[in-house]
Amino acid sequence: MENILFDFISKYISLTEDEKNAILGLDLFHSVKKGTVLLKEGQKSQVSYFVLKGCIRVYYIIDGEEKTTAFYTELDALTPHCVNKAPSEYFISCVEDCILLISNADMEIEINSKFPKFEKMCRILSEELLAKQQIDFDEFKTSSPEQRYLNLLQKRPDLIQRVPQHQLASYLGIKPQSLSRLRARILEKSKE
Amino acid sequence: MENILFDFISKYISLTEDEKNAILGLDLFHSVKKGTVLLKEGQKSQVSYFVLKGCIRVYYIIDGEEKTTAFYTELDALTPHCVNKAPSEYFISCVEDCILLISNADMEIEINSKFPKFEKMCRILSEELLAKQQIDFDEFKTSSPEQRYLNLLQKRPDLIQRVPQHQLASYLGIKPQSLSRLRARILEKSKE
DNA sequence: TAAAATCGTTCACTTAAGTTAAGTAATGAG
DNA sequence: CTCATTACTTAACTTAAGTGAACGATTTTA
Repeated sequence: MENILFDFISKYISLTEDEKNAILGLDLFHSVKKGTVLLKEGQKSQVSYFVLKGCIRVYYIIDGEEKTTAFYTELDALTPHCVNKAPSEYFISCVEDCILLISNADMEIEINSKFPKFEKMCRILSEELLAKQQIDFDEFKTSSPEQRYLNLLQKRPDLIQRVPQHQLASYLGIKPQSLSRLRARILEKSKE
Repeated sequence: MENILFDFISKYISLTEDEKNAILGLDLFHSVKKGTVLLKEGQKSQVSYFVLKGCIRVYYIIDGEEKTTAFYTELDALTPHCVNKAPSEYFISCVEDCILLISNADMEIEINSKFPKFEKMCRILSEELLAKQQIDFDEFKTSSPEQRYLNLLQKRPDLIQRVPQHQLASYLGIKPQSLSRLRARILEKSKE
């Protein structure tokens, strides 16, 4: 598991043994059971998550209804609302049994001040994520639910297997019934 | 104009006179006429924009149709696809006469190495933007076109005044005709 | 193991957005 | 200033998503 982390970091900066040990000394690794709620609406979160294995999900409850807005899988990082320290508007829970890195703001400040190159990695990571998310947002805006589904089928085929349909549906911005119908429609088209 | 910039920066880090002069020495300030296309599909962009005055717009052309995905107004920053150096998939143009800061990667590297605190500001800015955009994306996903319009009316009422309807419509993910209808519907409701 | 709850699909019906077309108002170029 | 273009609205029709309900098939849990 440690190697997965260091392989990931090595894409951005190179670490000395000392630096690696400093990270390992932080007690970041956690196993979390499927269904565990990591963050509830109204709670204040000071922690960041990095998925080594498994899948976590972000969702809102609006008018008693779950609205899933994101899935994070292997090597995805999730830092809830760094801006304001306002209470969370959403929930985070585990779709599967997970192995996560969980870090808090204090750890990050400590690491950043000890090893300035982390600051750089964080900036690059943020900028990368920002650009990726920008593209995702643009794709969402410029396509229909059906196109979004086909797009997801291409880009994250694993998600469609590992995540319940009704969560996928709200991730695509539609109701479960509409997803069923839309899939039937696609199947019908492909027969012709 | 310089003061608008330094007031903005001062929210994140404090600058000495030397540092301010280093920035002013970079020749960042540019006046750009309404309608100017700053970036075309297929071009490679190495520059970032920061809006001091005016409004710039990001749009795709898909099947011959403009799809607007973002508007940037006063104090908004736009850094196109820092990740890959692939050619742009979208256009950027000026909705109004603008005063922009335009910086390129070389300038940023130079400034970042001379004054490490810029690295920090960039990280904080990226993280802030990421969180803001996350929230925007979530709101978009979890609401209907009508709710999106009402939401925009609350959050960026100026946009509805300064931007053409058909650009607004595609920003909301719908056709101009649907926006007209939707507005008529809202007006009808408010009469009752 | 049996009962209850949840999940995915299907159906009929409603609502809203897409499409095509037309008309009017505003804008811009010559 | 005029003509041509573009922008916005309205309308009729089509298409697809929302809604409410029903149905097995799972999964949970008591």
